[in-house]
Amino acid sequence: MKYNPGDIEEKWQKIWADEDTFNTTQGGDKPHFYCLEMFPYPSGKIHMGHVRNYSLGDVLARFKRMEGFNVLHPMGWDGFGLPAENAAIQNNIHPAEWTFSNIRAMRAQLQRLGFSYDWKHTELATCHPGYYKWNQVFFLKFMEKGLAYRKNAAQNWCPKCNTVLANEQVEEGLCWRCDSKVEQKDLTQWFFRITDYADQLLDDLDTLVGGWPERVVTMQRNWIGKSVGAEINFALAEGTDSISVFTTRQDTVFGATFMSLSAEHPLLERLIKGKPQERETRAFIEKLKQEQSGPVAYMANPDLMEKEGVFTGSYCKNPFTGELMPIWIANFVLAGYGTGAVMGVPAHDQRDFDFAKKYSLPIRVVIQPRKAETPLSLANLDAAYDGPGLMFDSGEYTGMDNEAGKDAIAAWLERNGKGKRTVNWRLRDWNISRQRYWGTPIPVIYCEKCGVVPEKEENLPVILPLDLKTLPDGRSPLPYAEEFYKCVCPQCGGEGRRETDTMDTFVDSSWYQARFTSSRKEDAPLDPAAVKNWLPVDQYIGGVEHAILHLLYDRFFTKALRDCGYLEGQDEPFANLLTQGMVLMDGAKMSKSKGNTVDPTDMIKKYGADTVRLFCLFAAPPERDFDWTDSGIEGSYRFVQRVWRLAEELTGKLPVAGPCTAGPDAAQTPLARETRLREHAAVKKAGEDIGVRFQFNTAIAATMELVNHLYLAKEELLESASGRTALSSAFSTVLTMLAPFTPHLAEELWERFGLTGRFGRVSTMDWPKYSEEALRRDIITVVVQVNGKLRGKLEVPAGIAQAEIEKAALAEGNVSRHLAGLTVRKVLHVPDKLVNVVAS
RNA sequence: GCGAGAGUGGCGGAACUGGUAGACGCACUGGACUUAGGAUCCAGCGCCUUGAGCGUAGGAGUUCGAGUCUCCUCUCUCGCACCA
Repeated sequence: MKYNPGDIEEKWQKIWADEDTFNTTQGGDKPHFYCLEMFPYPSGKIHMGHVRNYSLGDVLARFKRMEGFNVLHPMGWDGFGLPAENAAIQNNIHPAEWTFSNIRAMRAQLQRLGFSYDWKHTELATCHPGYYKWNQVFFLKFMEKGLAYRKNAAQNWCPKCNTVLANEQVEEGLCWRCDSKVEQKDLTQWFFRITDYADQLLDDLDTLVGGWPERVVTMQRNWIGKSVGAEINFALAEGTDSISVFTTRQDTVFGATFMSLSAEHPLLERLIKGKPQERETRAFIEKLKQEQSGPVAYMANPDLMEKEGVFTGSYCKNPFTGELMPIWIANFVLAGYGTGAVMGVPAHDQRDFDFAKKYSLPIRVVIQPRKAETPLSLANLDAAYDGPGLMFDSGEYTGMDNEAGKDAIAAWLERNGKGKRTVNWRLRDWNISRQRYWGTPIPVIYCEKCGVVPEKEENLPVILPLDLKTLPDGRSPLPYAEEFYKCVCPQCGGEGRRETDTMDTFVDSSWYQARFTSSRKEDAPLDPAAVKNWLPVDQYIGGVEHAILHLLYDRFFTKALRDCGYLEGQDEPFANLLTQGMVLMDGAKMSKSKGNTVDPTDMIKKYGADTVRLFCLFAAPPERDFDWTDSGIEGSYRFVQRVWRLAEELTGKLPVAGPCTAGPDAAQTPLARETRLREHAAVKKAGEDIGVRFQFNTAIAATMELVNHLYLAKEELLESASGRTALSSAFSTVLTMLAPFTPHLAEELWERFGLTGRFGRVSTMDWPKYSEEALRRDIITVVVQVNGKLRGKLEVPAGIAQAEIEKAALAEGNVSRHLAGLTVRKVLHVPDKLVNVVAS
């Protein structure tokens, strides 16, 4: 019978659904395992990246199930987001309709791939009120705890998407979605106080080392950006105000010879007013503001960017030396980091050095490297020295180690009220307001009398009305929909206006993994028992593009929800993270714009889901990029058909035997023994490759090797009873080993060989157990080296004594030839593996 | 610039604690079967000057023995990027 993947696959997909094969039961004695892949945005069609991602997860979920775990393997939809609105505008269709029809299409595609999700109990869509209601509940809780607050600030604004973007959503000055140039706009927005958790988010990264890829941990660490230093106040020469700077090098303060400010420093106006150079200064400020709001500021290479500045005409005082320092405005000072002011220490900071050289500002060496042959001085300083050393020319601190000096200076600052020790973070609070329609309404009401009032919890969810039409330019219809915004103030009962901004979609995806443990719960967002059973996620799998955004937000949410009483005992959402590589074609990432895409649906039609899954897993290890090739998938298809053919040839000729059941038997033919050995070796290798090393490609290779052996040996094996038993056992083993990868093929052949009646579905079989005894060989090949180079091989009984094998090794023809004229100095012996004759 | 990762046949990739480099697959070559073969099966397949030869980006080192460990250099990919 011809292999017809379409029929077989749909048959088994129906059986699995009818029999609830992959439904998860809460509790029970089995150990729990939560296997999660990043849920998709319902764009309408799955792509190869999805297929790869979900195939990886499915293999693990199926394997863990076979290993005896109670596995939670959920699937859902990241339903809110901009593309739905854009599609709505383009196709004159409501975002909800677009989204839900996409979900239907994609669900069918995922089901057609045979992924073992517990659809019935887990499937959710974040755009459903049953889900986003809890976003709103959490928001209120965060407000209550001071974790959600409103502030007016200059925000990243995408003119095309008509919305504010979080810092994380601005890439090189461009909108991460549409590549428009991002502008700055003053707006009042809602923020989550993620900075409250900066310390925990940083410290807990240590607990993820090992479970997470190092580079993701590093990226998060850099993003959080902790700097330990001091704040120093420099009093203005005129008046009573002072300029506060943040520095990590307070030990160099004696070398601070000028002050540099960003163009947006609040004191600027006072410093420049009435000075002779006021006009030029203002012109420079304007120019800087222009540049820094555009993409140029982000795209320029800092090393090539010319340092520029102007003198304000004002001075401040160095609190240590008492000297007057000119106050400059400089283009390299960032308004958003630290205090927006930097003390200029040209001798020990390269930027300050460049700046001082250009504008002839004084340079003073205040740190001497310990090992310098000639001390640093103006004469020999051609670049800033930013290394460690001894303090120099620094009053009472001269001669002190600079690290100790940091402490001493900070102490002095604190004693004299001129500053303090402080920690500065790169991480900033998370702006979650979006001026968009297709998102979770923010449950807040503005009342003329009472101000900002949270919606009452019993009034949740604030439903996003589905009868509105998106405006053609992308603006949200909510601010124009009276039936939405007009409401009663929950506090005074007077007229109120509902917040018309919606939440960033990253809020939705920041806790979905927790909701998956009790997707159907209606009276609470989470079920404490389920949380305890399943969380944290044992294995999370997805693309590295979420290394910062989603993973950081989710980690924050986990900690915040823990502190709000929803996630007791949970500090981190994902114990282990696997970041899969991209799917490439001709060396470039598959993308519609490049036109180098392969549609999974076409491939499934042509080869079947099993082959598509197999190829995605076989072509490269999970973490690496993999190049799609037509000949590559042909190869996987050949293998699948080869297994099918092998089955055809064996049908009716074998006794029914489960995996690894052919016992050790004195009557076994040598080939039957060899077959058994290979069977057990393959089980061992594949089990370790899948469960321990996540090297699915080599697990498949091991299975192929076993199939190749059976193919080659089948005729001879069929001739004896022991051969038939060995063959039957090994073939059952092949099917169980294939079950995680090509589950439909495995089920079908399992059934055809009458194994279902005896053992149940192969999907619910135990992973075969190999025995050490079966792996033992009587005759071993031992490698003989002369001075570390391979010169011969010996077939010897296992466990042979050293003296004996040495004798045999030295006698071996090629070995003795290589030893001619040499004296044997030493013979090294690695039992049952190799002999190395050291001679000279 | 800083950080992380990676360099192995014509290609994708194996080699797990230092112990037979190139598993498995693709491509290619030869053969078998065949009316036919883009099917299938069998065999071959790192390189060359065929040797007591060379070979894991290059160079040094440690070791009886190095793709694997150490140091240096080069190249590529990704991330951050004037962070004070």
